[in-house]
Amino acid sequence: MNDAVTLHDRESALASDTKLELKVWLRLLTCTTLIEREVRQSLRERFDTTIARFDLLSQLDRAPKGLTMGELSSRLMVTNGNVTGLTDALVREGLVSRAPEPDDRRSLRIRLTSTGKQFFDAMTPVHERWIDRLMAGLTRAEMAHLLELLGRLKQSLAAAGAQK
Amino acid sequence: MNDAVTLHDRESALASDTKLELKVWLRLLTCTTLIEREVRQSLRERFDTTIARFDLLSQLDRAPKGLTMGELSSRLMVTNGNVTGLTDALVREGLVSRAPEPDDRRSLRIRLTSTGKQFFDAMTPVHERWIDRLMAGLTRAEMAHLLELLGRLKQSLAAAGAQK
DNA sequence: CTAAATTAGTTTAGAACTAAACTATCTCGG
DNA sequence: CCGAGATAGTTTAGTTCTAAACTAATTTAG
Repeated sequence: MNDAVTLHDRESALASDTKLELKVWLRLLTCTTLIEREVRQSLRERFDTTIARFDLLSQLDRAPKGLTMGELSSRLMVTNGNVTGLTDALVREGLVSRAPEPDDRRSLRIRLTSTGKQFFDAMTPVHERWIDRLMAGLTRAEMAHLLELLGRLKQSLAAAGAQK
Repeated sequence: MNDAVTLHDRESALASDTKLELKVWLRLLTCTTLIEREVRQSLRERFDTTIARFDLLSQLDRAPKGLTMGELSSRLMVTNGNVTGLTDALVREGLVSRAPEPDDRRSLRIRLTSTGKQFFDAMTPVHERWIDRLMAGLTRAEMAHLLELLGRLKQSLAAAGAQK
């Protein structure tokens, strides 16, 4: 038993002369997928919730005054329609409230309920430990460097996206 | 016009004392989401197809002898059921073929059809240029370093996932 | 040789997400 | 003040994806 595990992912069978750009993209996607897979499974098993719901709660937790649907949508980087659905579910579950904005009747202000806050506070430290464990193989210096290079990539993506 | 664009994403309003691990994860996710958004839109506009279909074709393109459903599933890092649905669609579109495996009657071998190969060959160079453009803000050295650090992260993720 | 366990793939129900069309409200130029 | 356009959010139709239950074929242990 304990065979050498042959890992298969998007990089498998990649031609050795593949462009650096494409290799970076595929590896980035692999890392994201692996982390999401772990976090999804853990959130489901231990808190019976999903990444999307957790992320939405986490944005609200950082915004004491709440956020509008549009602010949520841009921070979560998903469409308005998606936020509508997620919010519907969280309101049903009693974790967030959706109140009309007095100044602008088109707007809605979403806030954590106290139940929602409690639930999120219970998840946060556990979630943090999962992430720590996943990255335990990197030194602080490597993480800092990775963060910086991802920052450069993010800048590049913003620039490429912006110029048309 | 041309206001300073205030970028909003998952990192917005993050407490400054947030753990390095979490920052890395959120930034990684932001970068992946931004790239996927661009590629999704481009694939739809110019080739009327999706990332999932493109990725499946791309795995087949690297496997001259075709792949079984299970091999596709592990390389794409998605569930078997997902591959069943994607393959159904691509077979319908005439881009791939699904033939029974003589040696093992449980298995199916999926291959690019010549139409599929042609279609993929038409997309590849264009797709590559999109990725190049998105990463144009990084030097070769930065990309190489990023690739290496992502490799370290991938190792860490595999290690954390393996020791259950 | 055969029953049990494993493996390959499909099906089902449902969450997450998009794009586009839509409603309602607000803003602004004339 | 009013109509055109912009903005906030919802709805709809459809794709992607998961998890779990399922079918069928293969392997393995006794």
